[in-house]
Amino acid sequence: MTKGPTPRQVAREANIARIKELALEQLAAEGAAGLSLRAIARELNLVSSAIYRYYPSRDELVTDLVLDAYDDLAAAIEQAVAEAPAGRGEWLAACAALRGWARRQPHRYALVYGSAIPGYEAPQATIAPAVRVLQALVAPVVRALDGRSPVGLPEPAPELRAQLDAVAADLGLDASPAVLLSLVHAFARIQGLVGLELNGHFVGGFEPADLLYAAAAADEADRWELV
Amino acid sequence: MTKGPTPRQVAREANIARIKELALEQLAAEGAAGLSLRAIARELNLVSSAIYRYYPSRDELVTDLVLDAYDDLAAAIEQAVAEAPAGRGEWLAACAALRGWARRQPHRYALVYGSAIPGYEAPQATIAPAVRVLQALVAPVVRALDGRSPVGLPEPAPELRAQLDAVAADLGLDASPAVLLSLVHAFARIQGLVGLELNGHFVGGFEPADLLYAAAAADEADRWELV
DNA sequence: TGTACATCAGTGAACGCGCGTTCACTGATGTAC
DNA sequence: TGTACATCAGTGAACGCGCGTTCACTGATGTAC
Repeated sequence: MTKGPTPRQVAREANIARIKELALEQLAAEGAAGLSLRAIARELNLVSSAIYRYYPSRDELVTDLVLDAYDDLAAAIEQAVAEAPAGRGEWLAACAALRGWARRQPHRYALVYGSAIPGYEAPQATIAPAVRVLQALVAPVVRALDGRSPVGLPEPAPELRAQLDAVAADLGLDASPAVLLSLVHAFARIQGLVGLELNGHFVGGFEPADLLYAAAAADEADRWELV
Repeated sequence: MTKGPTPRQVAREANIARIKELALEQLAAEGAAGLSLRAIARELNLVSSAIYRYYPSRDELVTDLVLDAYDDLAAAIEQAVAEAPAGRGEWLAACAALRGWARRQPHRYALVYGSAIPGYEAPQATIAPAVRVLQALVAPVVRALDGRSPVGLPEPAPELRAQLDAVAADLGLDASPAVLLSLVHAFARIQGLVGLELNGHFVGGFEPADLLYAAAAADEADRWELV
């Protein structure tokens, strides 16, 4: 006779899910600094202190949201890659998935890649999921290159090479320093474009920024000679 | 007999300067969302309502800070460019100046390039100084290329070209679409790197990020064939 | 299967704190005749 | 130069609102014998 979860456990998990949902709504409306446990309790028809049965503090809730955001973004990229034609197609799909996710959920994107939340320090536990995003984006390229290093990529200076080697080992990436450097630079460009777009720095110039973004992704792909 | 400013005017301007100074301290300590007029009044030994003699609302103060930040950053870049050897040297100096300024004043950087402040909408007046930053960074490259378009830069698709032409006209930049596209992409990469660095995404990987950043700036310079 | 006990969700009051903004006012500084 | 009036910095009280967190408690749910 298998013992399923008790009704209490079921209710508890449903409540946690509902709390996160409401927290995300607040995030969208007020930003991370305006996320309020009391407001969540109010919308749940709970007395404010009841929230503490679920989260011991505001920061714990934020951490949960951060973890979810990374996971969700990584999953979105991974799925897009899985559905795309190998090589160049995967890379372009990964880039598009990242921007798409960010545009659909700008508040969640800001939560993880935007400016630090005053008074909140991200715990160690957020590192692994953050890495997963990077890996999801970069995996198709590493796979397509398969150890090759395209000519034309700048060779990193020795000290930088040391950092790159350490990072490659850390991420378990099989990529030459020159390739890894280009991957990090590509990641930065993508993050930069998305950040500028979401924060309105392209208003009146590149609106929509679809083509600008696609051109950047294609440019990187060209430099890796992806086909 | 020239009429100087009255003592009252002098005091007023000193007070405004002091208010901004305290506001910047708060920005650094609490973030943009935590910027409080009452706290500023407290530190000025003023009653809270007295601040309203200087700023009609919190948002006006934020706008002033935003304008100052853009101006200050642009000035820092312009000065670095002025002191550097023409061509490649100017570009590298401009990049270094931007990162240096951002690292010295991360809160001010976040104020203008970071995630939007909940409830605050930047007025039109912030556009011009924002453009000045972009121009300061990009001017050396445009000057050095002097109308040439390096081979190897990807040619933008027609629809993107239309956007680029409009932006070039807007900024008064004499640059081919391919060059302008590369400039915008370079700007995005730089913003991305600085953003990732300031928000701790390089912790444990690229610390310090000096070499990573310098390599990115040099890579862009190479693509423009700057010497 | 029934009962005694432990667990735990939710209550309601309270602590101590913060904020932006308005308003009628006092008293010093500046200006026009 | 002296006086009358206007300007404006700063006061102090108030409005109406928000927040995170603690604490002793009730009462329902779950568990072990």
